Amino acid sequence: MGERRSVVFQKGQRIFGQGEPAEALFFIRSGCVRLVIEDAQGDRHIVGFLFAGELLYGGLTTHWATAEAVSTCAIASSPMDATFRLLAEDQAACAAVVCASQRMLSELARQMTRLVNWSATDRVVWLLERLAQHSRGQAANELELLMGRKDLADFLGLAPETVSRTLAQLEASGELSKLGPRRYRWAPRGRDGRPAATTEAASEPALAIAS
Amino acid sequence: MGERRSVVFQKGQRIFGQGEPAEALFFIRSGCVRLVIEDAQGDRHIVGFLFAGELLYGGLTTHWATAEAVSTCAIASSPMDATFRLLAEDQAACAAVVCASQRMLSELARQMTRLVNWSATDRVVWLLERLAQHSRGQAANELELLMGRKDLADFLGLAPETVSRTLAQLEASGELSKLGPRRYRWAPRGRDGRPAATTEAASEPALAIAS
DNA sequence: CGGCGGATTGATAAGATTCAAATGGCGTGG
DNA sequence: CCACGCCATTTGAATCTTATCAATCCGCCG
Repeated sequence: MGERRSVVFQKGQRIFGQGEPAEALFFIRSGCVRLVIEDAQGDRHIVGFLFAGELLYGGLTTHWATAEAVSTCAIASSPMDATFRLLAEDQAACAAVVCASQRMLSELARQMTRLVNWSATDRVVWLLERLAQHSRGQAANELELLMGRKDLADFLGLAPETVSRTLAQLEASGELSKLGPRRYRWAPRGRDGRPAATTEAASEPALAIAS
Repeated sequence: MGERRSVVFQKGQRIFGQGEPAEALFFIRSGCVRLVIEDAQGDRHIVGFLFAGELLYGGLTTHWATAEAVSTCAIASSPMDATFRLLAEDQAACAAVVCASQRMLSELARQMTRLVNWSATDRVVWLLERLAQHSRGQAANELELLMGRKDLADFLGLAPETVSRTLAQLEASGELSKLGPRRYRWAPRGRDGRPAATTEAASEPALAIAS
């Protein structure tokens, strides 16, 4: 998909908004983006965080979520009609997209299971595990916490205070240690059961159709 | 999609299992089916309930969930390779499937928001509202609670006792009244905010591609 | 009619939220 | 370069919700 120009978004800026018509697909060159759903009652929920190398969108006709830059990021876009042309021409690509959608669905379902059934500690550990995976390739077991406590809380379905407390607790136990302003070292202590098993097949990006 | 023979499943029977290869798409002629995810730690979560007229599957290559009959139901199936053939031939159908997948994704994301952020009462009311919609056409505001408390609980992310207590509370307030063995009357009392707004555009079946 | 499993009810306790205050980091302006 | 002020984060204490455990009730089926 020929993404041409790349646009830079500053921290906090909106890339697209829930309810707006979807006019393009986006590709994250660098930085971190959050996908936000806001319901009529005003409470915010973050569906996921997306990183460099991942495809970004929230629907093909109308955006069902808002995308905002968590950190400064460079984002390329590819107009939607080109995408539809591609899908119409290339059956293999079309099938690939369908399968990819199913994979996303499956992952989201699993994510829901965790957020609904797990304790605050387990949820936080699960998220750290996930974030640590993204930093693999740089330094093992190191992660960059680009997002604020409120973002973490809205993703995990917890109060910001609870996230803060849980992180403090993990630092106290030595599983987590602060390295720099936003950098941490994550040493997955013998946490059998809950996390660890989480890691299974989650290695692929949320949507890797961008071939 | 030519669904031919229709098979009957008894209450509790498994239609397909998580992790198994997906060999067919299913179409529910009558009854109610639950989509279940079970994770490594053994806790069960119900992703959704599906009813007559809806398409049933959990992935196109491998099932990411288990499907079980909540009540006795008749189910037709259409082999997966036929589906792929159709997708390869008919671009419009393919695009429709892609859009439908996105819609499911969007709905699941919303569902997650509610289950994660809302109180027990709000979750139960939301579910009742949803179930009541399915019974529309028969008698207004009447609903059939085919599933047991444990199923409701596993869908809502609550303990069965909590579901029971919440229902009792709704009966006490007059919003819910028992008509028969599994039949209830649901009178959506002036519940502004939380539910009601929920109903918006959720009228279409989870996957209405079956044309 | 007896028994079995799901559902209800009650009492208790764990967990998370809430409100409020203190702390800290960061950017701004002097 | 330092001081100030703002905002995010942390910490503390009280409260509320929901889970848990245990006992009883009810409906259903043999």
